[in-house]
Amino acid sequence: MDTKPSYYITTPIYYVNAAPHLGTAYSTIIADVQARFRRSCGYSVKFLTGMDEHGQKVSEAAEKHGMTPQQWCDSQAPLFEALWSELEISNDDFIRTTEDRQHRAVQYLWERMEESGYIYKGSYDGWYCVPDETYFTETQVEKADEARGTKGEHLCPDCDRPLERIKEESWFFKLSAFQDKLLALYDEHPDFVQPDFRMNEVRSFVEGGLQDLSVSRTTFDWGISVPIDEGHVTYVWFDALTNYLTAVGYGAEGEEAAAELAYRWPAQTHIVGKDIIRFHCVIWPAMLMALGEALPEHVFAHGFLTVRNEETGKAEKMSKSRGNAIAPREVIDKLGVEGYRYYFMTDVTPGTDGAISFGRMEQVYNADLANSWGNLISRSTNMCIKYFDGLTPEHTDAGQNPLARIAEGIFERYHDKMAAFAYGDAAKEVMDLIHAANHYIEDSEPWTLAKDPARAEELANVIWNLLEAIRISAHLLMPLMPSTSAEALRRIGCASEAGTDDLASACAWGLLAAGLPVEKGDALFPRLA
RNA sequence: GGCGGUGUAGCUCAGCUGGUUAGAGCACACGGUUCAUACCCGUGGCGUCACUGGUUCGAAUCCAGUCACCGCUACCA
Repeated sequence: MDTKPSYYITTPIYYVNAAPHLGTAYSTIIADVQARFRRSCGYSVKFLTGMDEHGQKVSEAAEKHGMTPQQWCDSQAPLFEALWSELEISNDDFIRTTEDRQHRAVQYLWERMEESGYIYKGSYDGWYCVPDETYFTETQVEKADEARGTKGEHLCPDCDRPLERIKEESWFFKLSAFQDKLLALYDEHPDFVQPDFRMNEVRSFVEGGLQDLSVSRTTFDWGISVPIDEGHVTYVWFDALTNYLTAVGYGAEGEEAAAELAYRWPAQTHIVGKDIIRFHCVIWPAMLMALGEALPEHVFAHGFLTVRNEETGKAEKMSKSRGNAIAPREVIDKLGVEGYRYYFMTDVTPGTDGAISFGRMEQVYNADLANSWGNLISRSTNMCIKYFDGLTPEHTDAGQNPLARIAEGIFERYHDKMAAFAYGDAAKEVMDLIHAANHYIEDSEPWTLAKDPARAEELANVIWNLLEAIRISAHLLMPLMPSTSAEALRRIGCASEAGTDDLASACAWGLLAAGLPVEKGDALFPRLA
């Protein structure tokens, strides 16, 4: 097995019925940047994403399209995989809950749960929303009807559709037994939930008391059958959340699977949206406690993307009905994939809702990528070609220059911010170096030095320092913008450095060799009009 | 209703335990420069630091209240 430390990171599994949108892409890119960053820091990374494909709504959608549920899922999954591939998502695995490995793992989990004594058979009596697959209590329904002015009609509090009165036999998970243990977990691991302000919400929810959880259904059959009770199908909790274990060998036979599970579990980070915090910070750890499995180290919850109305200046929720929804395609068309990644990862404050707009995207792209980073590469490579026949010059100033001083310790500063998911702050460290390099050109006036043969050595130092600053910047920007960063390295003759697993060393000032071929190439980030 | 949070330049935000003329980036205006993707560099304006009152020699920074917005949660008559 790998001798490197493991870093296991996951995204939520996305629901097959909803097309991939800006929000799912946002979650996935956050995870991808962290995965790439960790690989470059010497971790053996397992980066998992996938699809949630069970449930009644899926079978209904399938029927509507004249397909079997499996055919429907098979037709949708490629949409996600294609977008992830286009967005340069470097996932190591793509799990689908309809796969055999998931069936095995979930059934294995049921058996372990039965042994644990934390499940029991009971019955659920209440109002049921078929499309939402959700039960509501009598008071919830009455309340909602009253508020809506539909008294006596019994409509779903969430979706307003008619409810059915159902008494159903169901298996329950004794979530209520874990209140104290969960609170202890939060006390001992205050960074279990990130950002920290989300911890308060989770804690207060748990302090308010926990209800046992219905974990099986008999009202539909598109799901994983419950091995200890034929006729029951696994409901979402025991199915979807389990995927994180499945993908690292849980429930699989053989030594290899056991070794992988031991190596990979527990996960370091689950990336989730703020809407599913509770599932990951309450239900999931409780399930793992019941099973006697280790708990994930961190759950990082991001906010939702909202749209800045450029007329009113107000942030609005994205919705199809409002007509303000932005599709990933539109952003790719405008900024390109790398601009897309850079914008969302650096301009949206992590954890909170972030208002986006095309106007803002254009500003960030032009300021940071076209004018600063792209133009620095352009002018530096151009001068190297002009003054040194396109070969990296020798340098003799041994780090006695402003760029070397800023580069001092840059990796450490950047590392801490990246590890904390503060990608914008990390990028700012790099932008500081880039801005300094642009300043440095003004201050040292290479075009003047070039006119005086006696100052050739000085000129060589200037150009070398610029190329070295570019080399280091490219390394640090790699997790955010993998392909343009690799291209930047290639243009300064350092193509072989891309994909390092020792970023700290690669970012040390002074490594750029002399005599490497330098190329100018087309604008890496063409300015947007 | 309860708990928590936020409110600082046009925009995104820094300003820890109170102390010189309130900061950064972007945007904007003007000037300079040319190696460069009409880019870069320099300069500048702009803010009643949500409102009111209080503590203090001194508050954006502490206290009380008010207003607005947000999150979680609960739900009576």
